[in-house]
Amino acid sequence: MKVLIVEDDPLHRSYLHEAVNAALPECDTVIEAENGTVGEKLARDHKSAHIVMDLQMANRNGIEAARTIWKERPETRILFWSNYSDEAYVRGVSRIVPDGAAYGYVLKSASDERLKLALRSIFIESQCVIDREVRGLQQKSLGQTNGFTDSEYEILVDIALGLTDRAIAKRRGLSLRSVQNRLQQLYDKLDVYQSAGDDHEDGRFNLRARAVTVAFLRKLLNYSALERAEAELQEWLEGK
Amino acid sequence: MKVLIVEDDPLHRSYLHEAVNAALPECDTVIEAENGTVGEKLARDHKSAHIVMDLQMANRNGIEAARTIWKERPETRILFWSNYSDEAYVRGVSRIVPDGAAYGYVLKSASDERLKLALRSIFIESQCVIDREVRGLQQKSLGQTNGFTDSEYEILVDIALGLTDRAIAKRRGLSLRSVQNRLQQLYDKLDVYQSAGDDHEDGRFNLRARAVTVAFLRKLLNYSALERAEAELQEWLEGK
DNA sequence: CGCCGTCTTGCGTAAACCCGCAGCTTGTTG
DNA sequence: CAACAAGCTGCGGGTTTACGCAAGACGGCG
Repeated sequence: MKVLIVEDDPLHRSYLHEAVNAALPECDTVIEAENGTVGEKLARDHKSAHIVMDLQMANRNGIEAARTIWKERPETRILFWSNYSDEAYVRGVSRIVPDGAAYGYVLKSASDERLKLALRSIFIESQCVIDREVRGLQQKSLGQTNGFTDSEYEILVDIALGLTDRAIAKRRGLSLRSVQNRLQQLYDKLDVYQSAGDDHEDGRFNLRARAVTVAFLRKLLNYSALERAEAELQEWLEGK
Repeated sequence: MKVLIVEDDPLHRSYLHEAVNAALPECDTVIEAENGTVGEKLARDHKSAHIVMDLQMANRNGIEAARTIWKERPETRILFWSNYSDEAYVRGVSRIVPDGAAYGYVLKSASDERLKLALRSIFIESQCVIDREVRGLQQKSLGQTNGFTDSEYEILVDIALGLTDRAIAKRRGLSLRSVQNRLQQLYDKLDVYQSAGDDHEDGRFNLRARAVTVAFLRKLLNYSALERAEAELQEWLEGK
């Protein structure tokens, strides 16, 4: 059995290496990659079926890498090992998991035990293991309770990118008014009005910009999500 | 000699601990804190004069912590050890350094040697040591060449927070028009027009929102900067 | 001192944004 | 099938943005 580790921090990488050795005696080879690009390449070359992947990496982040890896070989098992449980990451990951694939999401703050257990569960037992903290977000974000629907999230990303209403309408195939409806809905859920109107006529917020900031502060968005969205946008702009 | 380490990742913390031991034989005690709040407390209790500090920490980030520490004891020597060289961080740090204080900024990706050298230079020789990569940003951001002036940066933060033009005017003591002037200036420097007008009538950007995103993608802004700015804003809102 | 560049401010306008109102299309449920 | 909730759309209008134009204000500098 072979395991591929994709992680850009050398300290964490060697820690993972040790953890894999300890948790998986049946593993005879461990390969390491220090960023997403190298990770993809090694995964391809070695036909890796077992991968531990960091999410936030400078060169090419874990979500991107995982997507292409899964595209080529959907039965690959991937354990995401991340510092953060931002909703943006969770959403990003669950968006790309192939049907029925075994994967995991464990926080770096988890104990040794948790990590080792997760390694065995995913790689040996083909089970999905998702940290409690992450799980909470996932339910909220996918179930509709209190969380955001896909269309709301979509529009959030669009205004975050700085598109005009009209541009969004064109991109998503909607009328201007529908876009604005969704915006209102978004503003509502993000509680942008709250502090806006409270001290009467004076210090009002620009709803559109405020919504983006609030989303950021709530970790609904983060740098990597923006980066991905921007790339998609550019792609769309190419295709007229 | 005593050294205080403030760093939330246990792996990095123990790595630092070792590095300090190796580089500073004259150091007899090493104290550790796992977040900014604890760091401030320990610094106060131990009257620490030598601190190694991570920037990005969950509870209270390094810039906040350093600010209060320096406020109480400006001659404290602090080495910032960070994963990132975002302009937002660099700007944040150089904004709070007391006059003539010895401090350093070293990236986590630097070699063992670099780190140890920096430790000695700052703690023993009272010199400032700033990594090459970081230095570049610093010059750009403080010198005016190509970079952003303080007033531009200020307004960038204000729109990022989601304030209206009017609110900004009030906050900064300017007229509406002046605020808008600065905005134009900002849009200009951020190159927001570029992709905006290229295929003219079709896919235009919302300049205000776009500017914020571009700033984010260029690391002019980041989460921690936003967080700080938001706190300041709330404070200002209190004081009417 | 007069000239010039930078910064500020007011006026005015076209465009974009926010949103209430109301008519339509769907899918769901009793 | 009627009833109802949910989403899309057009219309209309009040507010905010973006920005050209032009008139001061302030600070060097020859």
